[in-house]
Amino acid sequence: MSNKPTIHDIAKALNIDSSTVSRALNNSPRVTLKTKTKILEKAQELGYKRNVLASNLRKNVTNTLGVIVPRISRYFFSSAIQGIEETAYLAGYNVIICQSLEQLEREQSIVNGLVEKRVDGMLISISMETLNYQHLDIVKNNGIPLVFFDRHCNVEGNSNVLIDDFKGGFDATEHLIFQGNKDIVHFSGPNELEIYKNRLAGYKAALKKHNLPFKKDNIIVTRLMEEDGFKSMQSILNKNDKVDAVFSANDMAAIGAIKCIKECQLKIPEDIAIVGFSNEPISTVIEPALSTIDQSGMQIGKTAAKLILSYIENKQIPETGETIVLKANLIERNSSKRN
Amino acid sequence: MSNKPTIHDIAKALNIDSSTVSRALNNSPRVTLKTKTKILEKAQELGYKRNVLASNLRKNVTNTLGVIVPRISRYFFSSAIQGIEETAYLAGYNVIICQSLEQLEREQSIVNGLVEKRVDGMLISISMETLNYQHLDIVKNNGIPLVFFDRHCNVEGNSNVLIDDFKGGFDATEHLIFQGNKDIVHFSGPNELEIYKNRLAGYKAALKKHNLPFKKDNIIVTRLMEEDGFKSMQSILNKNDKVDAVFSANDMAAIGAIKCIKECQLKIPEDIAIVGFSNEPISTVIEPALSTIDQSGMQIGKTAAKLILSYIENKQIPETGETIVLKANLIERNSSKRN
DNA sequence: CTGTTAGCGCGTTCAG
DNA sequence: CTGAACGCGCTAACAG
Repeated sequence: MSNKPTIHDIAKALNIDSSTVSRALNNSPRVTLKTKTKILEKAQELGYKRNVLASNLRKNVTNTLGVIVPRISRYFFSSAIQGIEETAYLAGYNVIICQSLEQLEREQSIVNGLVEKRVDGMLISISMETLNYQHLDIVKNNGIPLVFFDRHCNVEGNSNVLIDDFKGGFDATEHLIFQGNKDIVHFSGPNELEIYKNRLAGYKAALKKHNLPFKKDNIIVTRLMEEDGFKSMQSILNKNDKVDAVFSANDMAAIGAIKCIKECQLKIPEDIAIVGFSNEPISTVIEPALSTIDQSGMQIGKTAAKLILSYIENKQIPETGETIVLKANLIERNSSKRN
Repeated sequence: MSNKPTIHDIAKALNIDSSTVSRALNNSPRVTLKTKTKILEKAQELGYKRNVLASNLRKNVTNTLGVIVPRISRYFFSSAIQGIEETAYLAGYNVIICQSLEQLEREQSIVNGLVEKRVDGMLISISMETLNYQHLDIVKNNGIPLVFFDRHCNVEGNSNVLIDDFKGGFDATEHLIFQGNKDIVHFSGPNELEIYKNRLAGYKAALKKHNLPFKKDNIIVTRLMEEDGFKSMQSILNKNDKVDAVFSANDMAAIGAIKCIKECQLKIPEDIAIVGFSNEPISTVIEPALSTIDQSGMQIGKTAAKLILSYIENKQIPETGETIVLKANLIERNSSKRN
């Protein structure tokens, strides 16, 4: 069983040429139904398996999508990957998953590897360390379509699938304001990432709209870790500076903040109100008083996959790039008004 | 830029043979350092990228691992995938992720696809519908090493990486008994899956050890969905039949149960004690009073990947198969004794 | 140390 | 409708 049969074996067994076999196997209309069935039977009999490697080499395709995310196990990304995989599967594509672990160097080597593997398309959510996009030039230079998702790229000529971060930040902040909060701290993320810039901008805009002062000290930059949220919340509570509420732009910091609050035996939202960007299992399990800005990873994944598949099918990437913005919805976990 | 340069192009430009170029590019010791650097420079200049497809076809390898899980976004699996990816990356392997969505039919077609893609090894966590393993024969018949992880296979000759479910079930139940609970309900999972059988067996053994009666009605089979846990808990609370505690063999049902309890304004563990199999972000965020049997997906993933890589390197799969059992640890979230 | 030759297995000409 | 021949790009074997 170790010597795998090839189209030549089945051709020889039938006294025909391998090219006919090839045609039959590809269901070409230029082969008699009779010989076609004969060939298929023989193939079955010999346990023939098409060598996709050879086929791909010849056709110069791989039916494979490369996906790069910072970290697979973060729920947002795993659900995005789920969406990508499901969409890709339906189109007959496989998905190679790689994680940058937020490291630029690793991201670079992964990109090179995927280009070498000749993936048909690439989906990327860049690392926190990624400040420019030079290492991605190689992708386009090799004619491989590229779509950024979630952590997007504001350089002209690229395609993005993202959620409306500005509106999300705005809605979150306004929600807190409507609840009667005035002094609202914002847990931000790395400034280099567009998404955090935009959420911050939304926060500012909401304050402005409601004539609340913007205090620079109310912005706390986190590195997307639980402990950041925990420590930040700790120092807020220690100061007791009349902070009413927190809007966290990332779920990890929000979780840390909740934990800190619980450890202090405080109750949410009676003592402090929080709104955080988050995703399902976290937001469903997390202290229900936390309202969340839900960013559906599944939907982003599916949309991004569809986009890149369309580029692949059409064999062309739009020069200008295109950006698809999905809506993030505020999910109010506890409607009891405060104050 | 669309016509990609090959080793022949760079050979021609340098008036040498392509095989020398190939050797240089593979850093063979049988090429002068001088010509080697000359070649590398030229390669850089032309923007040469090795065609891995061709290379793989020739070498008959893909440096790719196929991974099949029921659902990527479930935290246990995404963390297992993370472990697999990290280990694979270090060894120079890529990982193709596929999800069965708990459907046997889909699992079958995925398996065939991965065999056709000539993955070098395959890791699988079977679907709930998978009652026998015939569709996996093709994997071995094609000489592809196969490792089951988490949802394992008790058929002789296969390799498994799993956690000690019996001990986990035993520990969870005993923990509840030590807390003073006598009437303990068990949320089980599909009986077809070995892991749930074993957890159930552990539950029974703990009862027996402590001379508590086993009541058949205390076993509730769930389908790994939140709503199962929710509804089951609901009926338990309605009956008010003096149930003291719940041991959930799956995290989804545990989450559902917690939600139900919260909705009823009950407090954990004052009103009811729960121990559930679970994983990190869920267990850290979930009501902290829930003790959990922690099954490290990362560790299972890493172990499984190492195992299959060793099979690939050694080019042989042990006839008898081997099973690696990892420990699941009870994490006590709240040590306040009840009763 | 380098060149020559011969495929890996398949798909696509171009004849007939 | 089918056969013959070639090539995708690379590597392995054998010469020299």
